[in-house]
Amino acid sequence: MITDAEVDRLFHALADATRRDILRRAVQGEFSVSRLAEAYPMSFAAVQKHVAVLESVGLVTKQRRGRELLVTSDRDVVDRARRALDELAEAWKGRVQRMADLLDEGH
Amino acid sequence: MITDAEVDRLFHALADATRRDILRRAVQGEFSVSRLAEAYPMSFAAVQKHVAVLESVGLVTKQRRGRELLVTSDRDVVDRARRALDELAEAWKGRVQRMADLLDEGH
DNA sequence: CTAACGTACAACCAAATGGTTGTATCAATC
DNA sequence: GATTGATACAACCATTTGGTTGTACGTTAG
Repeated sequence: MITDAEVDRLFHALADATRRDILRRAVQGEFSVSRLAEAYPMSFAAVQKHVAVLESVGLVTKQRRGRELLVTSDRDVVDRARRALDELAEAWKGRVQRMADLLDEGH
Repeated sequence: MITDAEVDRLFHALADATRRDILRRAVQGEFSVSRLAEAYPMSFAAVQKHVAVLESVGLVTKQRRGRELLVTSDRDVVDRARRALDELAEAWKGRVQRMADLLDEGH
């Protein structure tokens, strides 16, 4: 069973655009942390922390190759997750629309 | 189009067990904020803030009835979202399992 | 009209978040 | 074995978060 605290941490991990982008890249291939760090306008340590958050909830794993640590993610699993999230986004968009409609009715 | 910032806020809204519980109740029926507040071991103002977070991302709306404000949510939309999230949870659980396996292999 | 209920909102606080820089470690290369 | 590249980790800082209490505002019931 997944505990509430775990769901908290999962959603929290996904509630950051940089982390979602790292996850996207990790699904498409294997990148060292320093390679990933080049892609974002922040320090290496900051990216390292983001990777750690993703790793702590199991969305990403690290594997040693030479002196690099490759960040990777299971394509099947995350693809399913991505599709689920797309659905969520769609549902949410609909909700916002209904809200806007309600606000208009007020006038 | 949904912006990154909006997705950030959506996930953040869902990354709290109390807020998810409020959302669940709001899907099942209409509850005034004070009625909701009775259900949690925290102050009325704290629950008020949680509702405000859900409202700000459109997961919940408020409607006046008498002197109460009823918190409600669109059942269809949130049902779809819930199903999407269940899928995500399943996918995530699988991911964690694979991680555990990898850790075991290490020994 | 006034008392009581439901809500809003501000001020405040402790803890967590997201970022920084600096130092240490560890593996490969020369 | 010394140097270099990749990573880890700690200390620090500003901001946000989740909680508190207190006060003010609407709305309804007597």
